[in-house]
Amino acid sequence: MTIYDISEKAGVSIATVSRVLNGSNNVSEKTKKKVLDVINQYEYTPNAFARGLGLNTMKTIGIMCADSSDPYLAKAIYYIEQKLRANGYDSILCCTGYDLDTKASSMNLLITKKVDGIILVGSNFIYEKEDDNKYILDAAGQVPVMLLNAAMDAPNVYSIVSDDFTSMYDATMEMIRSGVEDILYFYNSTSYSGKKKLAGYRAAMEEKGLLTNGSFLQLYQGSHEDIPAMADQLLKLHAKGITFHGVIAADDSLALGALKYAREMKLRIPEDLAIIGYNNSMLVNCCDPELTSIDNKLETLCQHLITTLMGVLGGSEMPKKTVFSGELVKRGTTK
Amino acid sequence: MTIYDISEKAGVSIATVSRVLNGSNNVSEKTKKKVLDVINQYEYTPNAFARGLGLNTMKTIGIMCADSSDPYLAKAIYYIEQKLRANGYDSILCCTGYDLDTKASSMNLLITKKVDGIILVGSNFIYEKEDDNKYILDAAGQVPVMLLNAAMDAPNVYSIVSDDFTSMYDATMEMIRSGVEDILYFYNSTSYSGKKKLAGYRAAMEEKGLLTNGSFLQLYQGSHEDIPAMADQLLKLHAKGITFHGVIAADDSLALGALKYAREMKLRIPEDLAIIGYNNSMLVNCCDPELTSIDNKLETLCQHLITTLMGVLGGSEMPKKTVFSGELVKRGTTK
DNA sequence: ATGAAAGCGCTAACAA
DNA sequence: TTGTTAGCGCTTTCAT
Repeated sequence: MTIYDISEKAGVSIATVSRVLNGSNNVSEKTKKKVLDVINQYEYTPNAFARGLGLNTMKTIGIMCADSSDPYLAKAIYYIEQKLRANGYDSILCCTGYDLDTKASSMNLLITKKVDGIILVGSNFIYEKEDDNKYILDAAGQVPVMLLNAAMDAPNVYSIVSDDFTSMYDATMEMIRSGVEDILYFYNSTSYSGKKKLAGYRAAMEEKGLLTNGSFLQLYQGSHEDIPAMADQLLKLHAKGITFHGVIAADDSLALGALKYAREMKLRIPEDLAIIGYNNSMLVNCCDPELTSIDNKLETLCQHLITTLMGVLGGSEMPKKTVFSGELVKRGTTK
Repeated sequence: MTIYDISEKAGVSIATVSRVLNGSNNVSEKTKKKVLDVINQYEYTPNAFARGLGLNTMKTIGIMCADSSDPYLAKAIYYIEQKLRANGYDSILCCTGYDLDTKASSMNLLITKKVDGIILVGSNFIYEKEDDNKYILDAAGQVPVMLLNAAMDAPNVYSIVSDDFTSMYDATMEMIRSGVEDILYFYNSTSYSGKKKLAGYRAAMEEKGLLTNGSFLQLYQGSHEDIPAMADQLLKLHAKGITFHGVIAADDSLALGALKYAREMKLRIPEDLAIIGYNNSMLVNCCDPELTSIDNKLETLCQHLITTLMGVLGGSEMPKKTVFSGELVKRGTTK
């Protein structure tokens, strides 16, 4: 069923059918009704390719994320996808993994598919070396690129970030204030936001003159699902004679690792070990006691991202970078 | 940059360029190289719409899932998306929510976008009333529809399921054998697979003559993230004087709810309360003790789903329904 | 208010 | 091996 068939059955030209389809008001009510009737009768829907060919847009946004099974990223995708749909856009999802080459080729693929914009979910898309970010610049040459939880200053690139530095700084300060001074920083990523978080911790510790021991920075490099491995890493640290009474984790799952460590060491929480996580994800009340965690307002970030993207696509001038503040949600793992 | 530009610059016809693009072997090495050089020089990529218009396919599969932030579904999407890409297909993701109307309209949207196939992730897409499943039949009239963890006997619909009945039956039997007879069944879904699980529990309990008390079936209807609410429900049950020493949960998060209940009641696990979850998700080692859970082999299911889909798209005859067995993974919450 | 016709960029059947 | 050409289904000027 094509526009020709409809035009024939309705006794009008294809142009008129097209006008009806696109809500032009230069059609008399009478013919409009006539055409609409035929369209409904035959359940005709226009061919998206043909339309795309002419308009060169398919109202589709490409979403890239390294690993959609990461609960935090999954949640972000969920919000983004919903809000896009509410704005009449579809989304093509690409789970790229953490490899640069794969990311770049996924990006090309999306461009090839003629997406109207690209959203990079998570800070791992921004690299240290400027050269490694070229793939983003290339893409931005074609369509707007939105960064969630990452920032990059380049034309046609828009960044929506949570103020990780301040969140982490405040959380660290709070823990110090509660009387804990030997605080371990447990992290798993050196991405854009990873660095901000770390810097927040450092700044607070330094300010209080507590940043003495290098092994207080613990980088975990295993799977984000492998809680036992995280606990193991802390157990080994303890075995080496390093003691700490607080853990600030860059991610809730790492905090759960710390919690597991505490249980295996028979430590009381929060008296012997205070723990703060990050993301305020569903994991926070999977455990006992429930996890104190930093809420970085994911839904707000996503909402703003989509609003900005819609603005850009609509031709409006939009802010290149937007920063939201996080919030420490206190639960049982801190005093 | 179009195929015409390239043909001109390379001094050949557009047909030749097209042949090079599509890897036809009816092109001499010499001209092939000539064309390829120009293509690379100008970084030309073909217009997907135009190609789609002619071929009427975009090598894209629609994925529908109710809620991509559900860890289990997120994981499934992750596997599916990866395996599709490995087969040269892209995916359009639709998070539909649990409402029938939304599901139906998402379905139409995907059809409109000319996807080559549709994958329904999760059993909540199949309804009790036959009429409510009409939207699936309609879609199957256009493209193959794949069901993950659900089954439906209809032309062009293919089902890949885990044998939930047997898994649940075996798990229940195992718990009974371990000496627990008052086993609560804690569930949150009456979907296709939800019913199978329940039936498995029932069959085992009935066989052992233990199915006496109706309130042993507890349906939880809140958010899958709200562990405290799940615990609450069990606490209320206890307050009503209903006692149980085992919980079999239809989902790992429900099992965590039971675990929380046990902690609040100061019950020893597994001595006072044995717990079995379902899905063997990352949640199983978020808690203490770690959760015994049923592994339903999600990756295998997804792999098989894609293999089947590729077969169907390739024109091969494929099995309409495939059943895999689950496996009970014993951890600390059972004897 | 309506229609005729020229693209949009590509594939594939047909000719040479 | 290569080129010519007719679609694919729609949007959008430009006439009328």
